[in-house]
Amino acid sequence: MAEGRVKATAKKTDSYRWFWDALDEYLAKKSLKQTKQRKQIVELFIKLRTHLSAEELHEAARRQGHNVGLATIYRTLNLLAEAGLAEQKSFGEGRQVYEINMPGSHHDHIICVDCGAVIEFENDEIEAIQEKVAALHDFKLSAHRLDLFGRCQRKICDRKVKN
Amino acid sequence: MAEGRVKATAKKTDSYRWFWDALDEYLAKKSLKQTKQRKQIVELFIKLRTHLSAEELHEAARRQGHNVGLATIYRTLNLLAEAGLAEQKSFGEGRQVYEINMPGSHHDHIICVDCGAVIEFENDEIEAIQEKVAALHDFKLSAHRLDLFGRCQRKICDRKVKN
DNA sequence: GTGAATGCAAACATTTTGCAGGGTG
DNA sequence: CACCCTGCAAAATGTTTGCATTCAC
Repeated sequence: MAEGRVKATAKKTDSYRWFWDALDEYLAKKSLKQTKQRKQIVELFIKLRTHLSAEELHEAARRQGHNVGLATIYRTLNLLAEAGLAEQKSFGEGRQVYEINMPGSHHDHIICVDCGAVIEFENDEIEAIQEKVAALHDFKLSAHRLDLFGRCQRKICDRKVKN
Repeated sequence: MAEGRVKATAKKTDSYRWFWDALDEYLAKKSLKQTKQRKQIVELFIKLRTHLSAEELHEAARRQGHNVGLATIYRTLNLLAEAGLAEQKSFGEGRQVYEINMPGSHHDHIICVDCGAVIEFENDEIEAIQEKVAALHDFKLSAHRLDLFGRCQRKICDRKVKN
C-alpha cells in the first residue's frame, strides 16, 4: 500500500517534485496526513500555476469532478502557507490569492489596472538596493513584496475585465 | 455661517492646506457636499497620520465624542481614495488600511514582522529601475507598492505585538 | 483504533447597500 | 427645496470554526 503515497503522483508534475517532497516532509514532521483531497488540491494548484483565490481553486476542483469543500481548500492553502510552500498575496481586491513559493526564485508583479493581467518579473538590481535600504534602517529582511500597477499596451486590453 | 466651511479649518493643520483645498475642489467638481462628519473624519485622518483601518478611525472619532457611523467612515475613506487623496493598502491582515496620498511624495514601507512597526522610505534608484522594468514589458506605470518585511533590531522589539 | 481530515453549515469579520430622516448648497 | 449625506440595520463578501462522520496511518 506504500504505492498510495502522495509522492507517487510526482511523475505527473516532475518539475515540481521538490514541492511534493517538501510537502511530504512537512506533513511527516507534523504528524499530519496525506489525503485524497490534499493531493487533488495541490495538483490543481501546481497545474494552474497562477495566482489563485480559494474560490477559483474550488471551482476548478469541482469542474474536475472532485467533491471538495471550500473549507478544505482554505485549510489546505493555509497549510501550504505554513509549510512555506505557498504565499498569500492581496492585490487589492477583497480576497487573498495564493501562489507557489519557489525557494530561491522570488519574483514580483506588474499588474494591468485595466484588464487585470499579471506579469511576473525579477530584478536583482532592485533586490540589492532593497537590502541596502533595509540595512540603513537596521532591519534584517526576510521577504518583500513589489507590485507595479499600470496599463499594458496590448490590443486585447481595451475593456476592464475587473475580476 | 459661511465660516462653517470646511476650508476654514485649514488653519489647524496648515501644512495640509493643500489637502483641504484638493478635497474642496473635488467635492465642488462632483457636486458633493461638505458636511460636519466629513470634516471630522478628514481632520482625524490627517491628525493621526498613520496607516488607519476604518475601524480604528471609527473608534478614534467616537473617542472624540463624534457620533459618526462606521458606514460613513467607509464612505468617506472611499471618497478620499477616489479623489486620489488617500490610498488603500493591505498589509496582509484581513482588513484594509488607508493612508494620506501626498502628491509627488510617494513612499514605501518596511514592516517588522515581529512588532509590526512600519517605517516609511523612499528610494529614487528603485523607482527608476521600476520604470525601466515596466517599459521592458510594455507597461505604462501608474503606481507601485513596495513592502519590505523583516525584523527590526531594536530592543523594544522582543515580543510579537501581532495586531 | 486513534487522531486527523473532510463536508457542511453556522459563525465571524469586514465592507457595502437600502432606506427613512436630516442637512447642505 | 432638490439632492446629497447620515446612521442604522440588513445584506454581501470572504474566511474560519464546530461538529459528526470518514479516512489515513
